[in-house]
Amino acid sequence: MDYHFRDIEQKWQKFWADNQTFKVDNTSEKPKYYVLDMFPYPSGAGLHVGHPLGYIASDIFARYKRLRGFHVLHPMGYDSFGLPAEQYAIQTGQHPAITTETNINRYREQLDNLGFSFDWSREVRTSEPSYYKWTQWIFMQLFEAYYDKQADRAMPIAHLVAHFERQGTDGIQAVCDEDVRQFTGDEWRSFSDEDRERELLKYRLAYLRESSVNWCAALGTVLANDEVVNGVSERGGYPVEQKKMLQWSMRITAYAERLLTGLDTIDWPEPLVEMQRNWIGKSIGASVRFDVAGHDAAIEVFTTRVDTIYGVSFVVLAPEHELVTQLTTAAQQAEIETYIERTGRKSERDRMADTKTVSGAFTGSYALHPLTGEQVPIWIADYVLAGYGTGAVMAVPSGDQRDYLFAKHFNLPIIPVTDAQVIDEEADARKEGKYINSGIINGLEYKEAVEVLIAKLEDIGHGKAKINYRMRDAIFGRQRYWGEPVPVYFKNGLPRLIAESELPLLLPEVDKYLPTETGEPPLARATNWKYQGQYEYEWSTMPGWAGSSWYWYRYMDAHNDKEFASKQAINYWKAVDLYIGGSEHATGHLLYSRFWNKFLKDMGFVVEEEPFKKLINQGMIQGRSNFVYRVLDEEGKGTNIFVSYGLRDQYTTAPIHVDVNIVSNDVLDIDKFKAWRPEYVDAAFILEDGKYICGTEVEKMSKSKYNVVNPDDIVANYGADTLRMYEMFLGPLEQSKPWNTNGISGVYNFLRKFWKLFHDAQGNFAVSDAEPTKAELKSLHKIIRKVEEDIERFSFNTSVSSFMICVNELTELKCNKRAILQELVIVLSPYAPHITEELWTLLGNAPGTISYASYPVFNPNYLVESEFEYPISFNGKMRMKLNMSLDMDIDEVEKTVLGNEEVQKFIDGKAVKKVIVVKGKIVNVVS
RNA sequence: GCUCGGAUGGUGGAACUGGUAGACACGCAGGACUUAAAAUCCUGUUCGCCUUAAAGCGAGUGCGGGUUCGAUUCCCGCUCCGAGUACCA
Repeated sequence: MDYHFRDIEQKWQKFWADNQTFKVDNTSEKPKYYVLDMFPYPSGAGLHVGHPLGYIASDIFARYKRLRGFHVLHPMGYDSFGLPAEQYAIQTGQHPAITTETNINRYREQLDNLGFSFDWSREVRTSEPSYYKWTQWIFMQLFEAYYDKQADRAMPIAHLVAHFERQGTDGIQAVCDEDVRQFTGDEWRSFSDEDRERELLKYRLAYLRESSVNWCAALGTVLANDEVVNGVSERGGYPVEQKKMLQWSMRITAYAERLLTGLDTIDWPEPLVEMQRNWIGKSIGASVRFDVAGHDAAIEVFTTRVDTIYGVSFVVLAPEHELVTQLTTAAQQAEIETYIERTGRKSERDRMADTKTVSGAFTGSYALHPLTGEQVPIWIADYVLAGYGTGAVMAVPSGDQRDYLFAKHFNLPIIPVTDAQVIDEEADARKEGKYINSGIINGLEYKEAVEVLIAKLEDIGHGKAKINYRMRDAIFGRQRYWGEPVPVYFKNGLPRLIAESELPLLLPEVDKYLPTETGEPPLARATNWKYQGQYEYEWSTMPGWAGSSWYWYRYMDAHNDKEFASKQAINYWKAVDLYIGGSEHATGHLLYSRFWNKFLKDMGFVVEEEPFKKLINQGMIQGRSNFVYRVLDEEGKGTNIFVSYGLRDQYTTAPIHVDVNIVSNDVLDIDKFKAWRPEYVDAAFILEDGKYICGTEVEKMSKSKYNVVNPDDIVANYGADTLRMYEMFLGPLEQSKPWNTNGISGVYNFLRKFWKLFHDAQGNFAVSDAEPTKAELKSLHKIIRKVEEDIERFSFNTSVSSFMICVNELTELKCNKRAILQELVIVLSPYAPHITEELWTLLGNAPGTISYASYPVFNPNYLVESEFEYPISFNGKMRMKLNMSLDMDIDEVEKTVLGNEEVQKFIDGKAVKKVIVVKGKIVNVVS
């Protein structure tokens, strides 16, 4: 019988589903292993061939781990809240839940086609009330918690309340808003309930705050920074403005340090770790206070170079700084106002593009240098950002290039601070040499100087060492419909949690998925949607990252309606051992998930500080577009003639995207092209070598470029096993690469060759029980070891090559021995699960048992060689080979080599200076 | 600009700690089978030179240097491509 992949694959997929082959319990004698994929958003376009890349890799890994005796959790689900379904709902009026359901069913079909070993009994969907009940529950925990700096962990807010009652704010070290009040215990107890609530909100980890947001009036929503491109919305290109809004936020900054240090404990790709580090943006420096001459005001600055403080020749405030109005003198008022007006009008894009032009305005006031008491002018300039540090800097032109340019432009003094500085052309930020012009630190070096200065500044009450983070608190709300409702209602303008027993707070029905006429979010449209019939609920919904920030725990216990997951399940599975997904989630999902995980751990709900022990990024699969070249007439109008790629230079042409599915190895199928669209029915072609060759280009895979390849089509033509192996064969997992179906026949042929090993010329299943030969055992054990090594380092592509080599060797040896083939079937099964299940059963094993078989034990004895064909190189250039026993020691090898006639020919009478022998590797004769 | 990643035949890629560069596969060329085509099988395939052929010679892993008996691999300097980030004091 030939290799009929269609029958085989359907048969086994059904078998696995019917027998729940991959369903696992939350307990086992075996060691556990948790393999997780980043779950998909089920879009209407369905899966293209790039999506399963990571799933195939993780599935191979999961199947391999099972063979190695691990109890493997390998689940899948859907991140099913999201904008596209909502956008579609706005256009069509169809409820997003319906679209989502349809899309999920399609995804499931496509996934099932590929033979993944997911435990589908644990499927989750973030948009299901049974799931988002727990997302809301976690939100409530965050609302009911604050971050205690002394304990360095989150604590129940009740703990804070008890402290306030006892001794007020005295002795409290908590992460909080800037405008918290100081009070005694007596004062606290005298506060009204509402005052207390108002104050507590400033400490809660989930809190409301006036935030500046990207408001897009046309879309009626707030956009994330990455949804704004060049000052307009990514979707639709509508104008976006900055608007102050009361928004739910998450105090992720409380965890900045732990998020940073945790990076050292996890095995993630270095670029990704680096991205998170940059995002957190820790800088160690000092905050310094400059008093203002003639005003009862002080300017707080943050600097990472307190050692250059004697080089300060001016102070710069952000145009938005709160002191600007107060410090502007009458004489400078017009200039300052003009400047503020001008920078305010500048779009985000202009401000970014225009980093070269120096601009600013003098306020007319002077700051007092905290150490020298000298007066330095106070300027405003848009190179100082209101949102970072204190929105004010001490300018040291000799040590900072931006300050340098500013000083040059406005003719301000540039004071060198070390004897090593070279500042004729530009600022010199090196920390070398000894300090000059620097009062108490003259003659000192960097490290010493910083210590002296910090001590002095603290002593005079003008500054202290300080650590600054670039990361901001995360906004946790969208003015959208298709998301988790926030379990909060408002009473006298203050947010209150609903009762835990009232969860889930269901997403209400609305007549339209648009904002109201007054600009309120869609949820404001819901009729009779009030808490206890009288209080308004929160109208924002949670952002896209809410549901994905904890989903790996739900898989552990997906149907629990008492807890988000049972203690027992969490204690068993603990954390994800291997996580595979795209690097585009580096600073979003992966950072928020680590944050929530740390919080859940602080509160005692989970056990691990880091949720994802090892992480692998799969590369993006790009599209590879094909083009035909339409010939243009003299007037530049398109004709119905198309010229082949190689001849297109002889004509004026316009390239047109052509569906890659009617092109094979860049040769156009002309009949299919004519049938593709009515306008091409009568198309004429100018061919080369009797063929129409298409041009190619690597682009994003998208419908509009006709370069989308659907895995279903590949499966129909070659089978899932071929697709799985081909995706791996394409190259290293982490690397981005264009999809090209051209090479797939190589993998397909490999599987057929593999199949043939088990069958005689007539196609009958035929294996022999004869003793395997040395050569056969060598071939087998080479692959046993190779696959082991490759999988452990996620080098799947090299394994596929090695399988091909192995099958080529066994074919050559005409090997059909059970002792060899049965083991080979196990080794190959993670990669090609269907064909191996079939052959496993044909070999007489119980159906379905291969998934839990034991991976063969590698025996190095089969690979031991007695002889080695030494490459003999002369001055580093390989010229010939010489077969020698591996028992020979270095001297013997050297003697044999020099005694060889052919070797002497290459030496050609020259004096041999040296002979280098590396045993079992190489001989190099130096002359 | 800064940070990170990358560059190897016509193509995808291999070479794991410095030791035979181009495994494996695609494509291409030639051949077998066939009335023919497809499919399949076999042979060749880094480039250049030389040769009827066998063989031989030279160059070669983005570019220029260096270390080494020996460098795709290590070091220094550059070029180009991709990703992230955006005046972060």
